[in-house]
Amino acid sequence: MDKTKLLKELRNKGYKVTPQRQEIIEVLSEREGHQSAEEVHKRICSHYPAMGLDTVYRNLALLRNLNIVSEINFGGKNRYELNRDGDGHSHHLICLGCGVSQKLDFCPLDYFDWNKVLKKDFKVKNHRFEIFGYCSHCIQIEENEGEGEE
Amino acid sequence: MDKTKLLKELRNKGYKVTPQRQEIIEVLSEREGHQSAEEVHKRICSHYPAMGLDTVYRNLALLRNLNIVSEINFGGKNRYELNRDGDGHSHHLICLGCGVSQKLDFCPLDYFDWNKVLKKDFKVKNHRFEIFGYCSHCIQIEENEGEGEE
DNA sequence: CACCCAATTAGGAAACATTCTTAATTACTA
DNA sequence: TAGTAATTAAGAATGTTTCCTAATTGGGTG
Repeated sequence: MDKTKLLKELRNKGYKVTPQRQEIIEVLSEREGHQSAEEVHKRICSHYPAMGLDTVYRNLALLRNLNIVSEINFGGKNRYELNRDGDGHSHHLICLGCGVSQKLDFCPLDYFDWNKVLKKDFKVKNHRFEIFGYCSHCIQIEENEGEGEE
Repeated sequence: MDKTKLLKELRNKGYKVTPQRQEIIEVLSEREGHQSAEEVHKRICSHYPAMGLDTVYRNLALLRNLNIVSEINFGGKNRYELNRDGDGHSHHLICLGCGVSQKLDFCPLDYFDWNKVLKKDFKVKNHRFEIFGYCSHCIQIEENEGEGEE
């Protein structure tokens, strides 16, 4: 979905098309993977210093609710990505080193035996599936660090 | 795995068996589902008011690193659960209303085509799979709230 | 049993991401 | 072009988690 279309969709739904929103959508569409609110804010500020961090959060939440971006949480913060395909639903392979993510062509729910769940009268709202690890660039760094945890 | 065994394991690995650690393990073993650090702290404080919240966090992190408890994140906070089975690896069906979780007898990785991933030279460290929704008790509450988000 | 010392603790301060509050500004409609 | 509700910036506030420091304590050793 391209930027112009998204802005039109916003206007149709009664939301104002502000320069801030345009900037956020622009920055999201420039990159493939996930970006944190802080990253989005920083990148916009480099040429639009008046941008407020709160505005970034507020609009990312709006776009998430409109199913225009998807949000995932790792490393203690939320990250956002434009839904480029239709259903706004995807899973990722994520590098713990550099944070780069790669879309997976796989959804566990396609293989899940729903009879076991539906029997329990559970109303499914959403799900999460992510694989974490280290990409080829970050493997060496990780090996040097070793098991430096508690 | 029972409590006495866990305490013995801690001692064998060179960690001290403090009353605080015993309390934390006790509280975790009393309930099936996930508990937040704050919940654990509150429950301990009810009969052991000197317990520090920081101590709860510190020890939950220790137990997580020792693979004795597993940590999942939802609703903006981490929650912890004792690993009662062997490998310390499980997935859950989680109610967004009451937070009660139910273990799933399913792991997506068993159905995942690893050739696609390994080809990319990616070192897998861990993964996440959870299904969120509303349990039979919370469905009605959720329906009354409607789509009150934006 | 008494001693010792590294591990552990409580408490408060700090860090961190995120949300709220408020008054001012602005996009869109008529 | 004016009116108005939505949106904004800025900083304050919130909530979770971690860090710091001095005091305490578990458990091995003599």
